[in-house]
Amino acid sequence: MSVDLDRNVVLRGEAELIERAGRLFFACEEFACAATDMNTWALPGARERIVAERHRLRPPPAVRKLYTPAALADEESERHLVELDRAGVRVRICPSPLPHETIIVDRRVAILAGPAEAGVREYTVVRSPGVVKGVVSLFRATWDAAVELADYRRDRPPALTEESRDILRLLGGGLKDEAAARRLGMSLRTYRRRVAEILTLLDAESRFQAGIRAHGFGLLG
Amino acid sequence: MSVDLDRNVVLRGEAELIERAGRLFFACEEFACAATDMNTWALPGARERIVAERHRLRPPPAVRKLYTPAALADEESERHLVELDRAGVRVRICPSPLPHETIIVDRRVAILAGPAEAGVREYTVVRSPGVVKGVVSLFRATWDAAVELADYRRDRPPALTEESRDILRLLGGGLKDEAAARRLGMSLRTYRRRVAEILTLLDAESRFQAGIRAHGFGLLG
DNA sequence: GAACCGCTGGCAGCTTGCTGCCACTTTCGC
DNA sequence: GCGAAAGTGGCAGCAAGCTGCCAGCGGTTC
Repeated sequence: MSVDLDRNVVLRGEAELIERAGRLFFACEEFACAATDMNTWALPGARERIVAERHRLRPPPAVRKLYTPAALADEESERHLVELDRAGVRVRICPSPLPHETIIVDRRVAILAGPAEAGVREYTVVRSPGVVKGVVSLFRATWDAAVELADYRRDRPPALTEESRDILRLLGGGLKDEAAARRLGMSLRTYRRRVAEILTLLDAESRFQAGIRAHGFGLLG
Repeated sequence: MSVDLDRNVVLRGEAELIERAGRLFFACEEFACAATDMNTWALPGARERIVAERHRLRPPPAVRKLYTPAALADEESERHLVELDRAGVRVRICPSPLPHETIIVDRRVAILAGPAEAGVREYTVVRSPGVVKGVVSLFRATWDAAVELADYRRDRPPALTEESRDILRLLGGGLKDEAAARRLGMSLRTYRRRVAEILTLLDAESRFQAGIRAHGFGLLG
């Protein structure tokens, strides 16, 4: 009893978490987390700051992220996931629910988050080696059973907004960007931004390929 | 007997046809023909000359062409057909065989061709009003029962050469033109020519659209 | 209201794609 | 062989598409 217990620290809310445990995120070699979806860090800018900080590390930390399918439920989340993947983060999808967000840093520290209550989550920072080891092995088992993001995404259509599907239809109609943008009441720049984003979601390297995928997924009305 | 018969002239071979009846093709207001496929005018350049001549006429003659599905059996023929269509020629496809090529000029002259014998076809030029009227009404009936080229082509894939299907696969692989051309051992220019030709056959105005169509037709292995 | 953030759209510079033109080679019919 | 025609590839000029950068705008937070 209690040496171990002493080492547990309970933090309330993201702000406190960042303040007291932030350096764990910034400076590490190995980072793993499991969560339902991308809604961690409601705090605006928090995620961006962490990513930016981490980006400076040499060598960059090995990051593994485990999510449930809820993390691909909407276009924005999915795009984010894809960007993570491109940035070298290893992402896997696990069918079972993961309501208790789990973070493991360098296999030495675990942070277990409870579900939000009144908008605030409680984070328990654990350093007790026995507990951490247990969490690590559980994470490992779940990770092993989960499927690579790329594989998971390969045969299911991305969740697209109505606007994105409009754009696909216009592209499918053979409209030039100019005309399509006018039709949608947006600037050429924005239209192309949208198209580029959609291509990313479709994992397409060319518009031709995007056409194939969009048709394959039945995204064209 | 015979006033009518006298008016029939039998010509042997394309060269003679062109020589004796060529002006009919060049200067007319209304031109209709029915044939199996595009292999009329084996004589090199003959077709081109006729088209060029006709193109100069003001107003341009109304041209109707009736073919069997054999006229779309290979890529080259189909492309030719599409070009005709684009040039304003009305093209229809008729499921029944049309072994006796028939040409009607200004509803006044009919030319009936027999099947080739030893490479030479026999052409009977008919001016007899009774016969011509009969031929015209038959043509008319067949025309009415036939289907517009566009409709006919809408739901069937174009006949593509192996090379064209290779190109589609490369496009589908997201390769840039540069890389694809190198892979196929052809110049960038030629590659793009091919791509443009394929887009024409797919009735696509953009590569995106071509991707959709190609996938829809199952042309991608 | 001040600072901040995300979204938008203009601009600029670049890449990619498209096409007419022409010269060269290959092919084919005579 | 010879000549015409088709096919090819280089070039050049243009159209279309892509993207980083930045300024402006409208919300939100403090």
